[in-house]
Amino acid sequence: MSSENLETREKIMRATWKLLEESGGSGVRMSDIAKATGISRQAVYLHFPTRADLLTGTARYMDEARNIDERLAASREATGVDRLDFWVEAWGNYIPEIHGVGRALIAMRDTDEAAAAAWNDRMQAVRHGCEAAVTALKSAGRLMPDYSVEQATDLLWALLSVEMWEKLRFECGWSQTAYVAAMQKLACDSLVS
Amino acid sequence: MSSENLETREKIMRATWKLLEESGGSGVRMSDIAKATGISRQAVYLHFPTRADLLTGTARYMDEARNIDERLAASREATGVDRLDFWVEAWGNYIPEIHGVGRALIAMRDTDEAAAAAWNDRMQAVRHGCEAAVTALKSAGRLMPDYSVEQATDLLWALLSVEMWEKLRFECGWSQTAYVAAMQKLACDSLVS
DNA sequence: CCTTTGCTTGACACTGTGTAAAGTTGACAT
DNA sequence: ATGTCAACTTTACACAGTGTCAAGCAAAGG
Repeated sequence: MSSENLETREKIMRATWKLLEESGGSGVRMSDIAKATGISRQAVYLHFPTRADLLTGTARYMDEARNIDERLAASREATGVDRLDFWVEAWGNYIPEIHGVGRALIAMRDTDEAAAAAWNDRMQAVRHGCEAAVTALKSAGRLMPDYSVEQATDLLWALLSVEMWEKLRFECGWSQTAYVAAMQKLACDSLVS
Repeated sequence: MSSENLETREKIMRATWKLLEESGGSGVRMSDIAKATGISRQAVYLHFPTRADLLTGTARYMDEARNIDERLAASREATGVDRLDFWVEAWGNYIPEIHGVGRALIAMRDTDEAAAAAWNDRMQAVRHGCEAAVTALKSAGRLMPDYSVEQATDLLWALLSVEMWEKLRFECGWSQTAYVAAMQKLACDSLVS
């Protein structure tokens, strides 16, 4: 089996990913991860000094594995309103995949400085995507005149947050398709003139 | 001093409120609350068996102290688009006051069933406010035709969530005034036809 | 054969919540 | 005066989860 050849570090991140995905991001302890990896709890600490390190490492690993850059390429080629639409769709459909790790990092934010920094860093990247879409809108002269690029970016970024996705998907019971469609419409109605 | 006469239970809730407000809702331990109240940690447990009990008790206490019903009266009297505007303003300006306790409850949700239930219950009340505003919109024939009352309610409720407020106020650095104005516009642009 | 690397085992410190039990203090009743 | 009750204090401990430490083991490679 090819998984036999994987380095332990990678096995740990895979196990973390899987467990967080299954659990929705909560209730996963270091010992659970160790057990799922098939090694001792201490061996996990040998590779990742802290829980925050493991989570951020896993998040990075997921980005590589999922080839996030490639998937966002489509949105970068479009212009104007199309670009906004593509961006909302691309990011919106990426959220479910990172949700487990995201939730775990969000939960740690309150108590762990490193976790907060790691999550903020990743969200900053999302913000750049939002900004690019808003700028494209502005260039096309279609940005709602009441907003500056910055304000519109803030708003779009907040609308596309993981927390908002969680609310609509789980608390309101929306399907992923409905979520994406609603966000596209919402972004359009509120940001495009 | 009148505060001398306050029952201990009430003193505890006041202290909790104050500490959570100062801290933004995180890092407040039972022992901190006890110290701030001027009693032993165990005495706190004599009045509130668990942390979740204390937080929900405090939330209830705040609602009474702040006379929430009265403040929402204005929005209930209005109709159509006005009602939506009033509602967004009334709730939006209430968020900062409950934010500390809200944050603490949100943080406990992952691990504590009781905390989750308490917070969900309160948010259900907010949802009803949203639903009433949307229904008023519908009655006036101004509800965006693409949405059912339920969908529009979900959307408005998510837009007005504490998490969204936190993002815009703290992570984006918006003022409270800017937040309320933006939410009014956003609700209007996206829900009113 | 000996060393290094990666892992195991087991013990322990620390934080915060919650429990348990015995002791103190003041008010009020008889 | 004495007794009793309620509210609170003090001290101690159980428990979960993270993170640390040290000793040992096993296999690969010089």
